[in-house]
Amino acid sequence: MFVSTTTNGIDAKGRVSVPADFRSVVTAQGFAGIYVWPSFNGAFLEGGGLRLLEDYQDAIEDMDPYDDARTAFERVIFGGAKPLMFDSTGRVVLPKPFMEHAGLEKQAVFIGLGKRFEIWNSADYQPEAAGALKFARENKTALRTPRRRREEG
Amino acid sequence: MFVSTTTNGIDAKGRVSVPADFRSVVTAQGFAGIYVWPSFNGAFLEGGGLRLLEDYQDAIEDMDPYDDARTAFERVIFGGAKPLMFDSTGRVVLPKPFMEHAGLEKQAVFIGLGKRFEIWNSADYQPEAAGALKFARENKTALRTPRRRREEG
DNA sequence: TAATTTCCCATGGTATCCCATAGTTAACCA
DNA sequence: TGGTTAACTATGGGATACCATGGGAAATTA
Repeated sequence: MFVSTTTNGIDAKGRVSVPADFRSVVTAQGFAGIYVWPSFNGAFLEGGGLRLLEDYQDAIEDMDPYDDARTAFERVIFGGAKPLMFDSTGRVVLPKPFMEHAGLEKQAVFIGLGKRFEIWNSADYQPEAAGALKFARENKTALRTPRRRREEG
Repeated sequence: MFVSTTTNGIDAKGRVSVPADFRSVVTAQGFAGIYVWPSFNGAFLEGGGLRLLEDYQDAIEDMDPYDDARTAFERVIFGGAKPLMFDSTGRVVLPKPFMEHAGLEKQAVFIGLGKRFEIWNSADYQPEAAGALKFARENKTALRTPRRRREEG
């Protein structure tokens, strides 16, 4: 599970350290790297491990073969994603087009969101985070945890 | 289940012993540590074990994929939380930003709340506890025990 | 050959691990 | 039943390993 928010530096070669917690999540899934793609939802990147891509594949296969949405998701996620391998110290190099899409320069903010994560430009993420906080405060009741559904205690 | 209130010291490195009964609750869930995040309801921290996070994940996944509410909760809960692993004696180190959010310095009060717990600055918690007591006294009828609904013991 | 890209080594800071101690509770036994 | 032991909890501090980062050399690619 991807949890917590970390800000790491991007060096002149476009390299950035993937937070160690994130690394251990994805390497446990059998691929020593991350899959990243430009979000179709805004100026940031989305990413995850091998398992996330497999989940998306399953979800897409449940859709109708010629459904427009299916084609769109296929193009954006599978067509747009790149596997970025870790170097020996746990860094990846961000492709230039990705950096441009997300307005990345010196710093990258990694936000863990459970099954996936996002990579933002720090300045852009500030208002986004503030907005989310405000929304959560004003709508706490919208989130209800289920009445214990899991097996053991 | 997290029950009772315990006050433990915070040392110079930001380490604090998690109450032993809390520890046994979460380690039984398969992760030898706790997830903690700054509450969006006030100057204190909230936390729980792996299962609490999974519950939140389930709740969030019931929402629409790109619903704004969903994104907001994902950001606040998963983005804001941090997994804090126990050391060999059952302590965790509290990140500085968390300590600042909750005004923590020398002591931390752990308050068990069933599936969740809170961590407060001792001074701040006094009036809070008194207020809760008063409120409970004045609203006794609000508490009704359900008609046994759970599967396990 | 020029410009990238990939690999490798170096470093400072921090967090984690490990050992040690005191106090408390629980267990035990005569 | 009283006293002793044993186990565990909470705490302190030093050593070590790991993380994030920088830069150079080798390998690619255009």
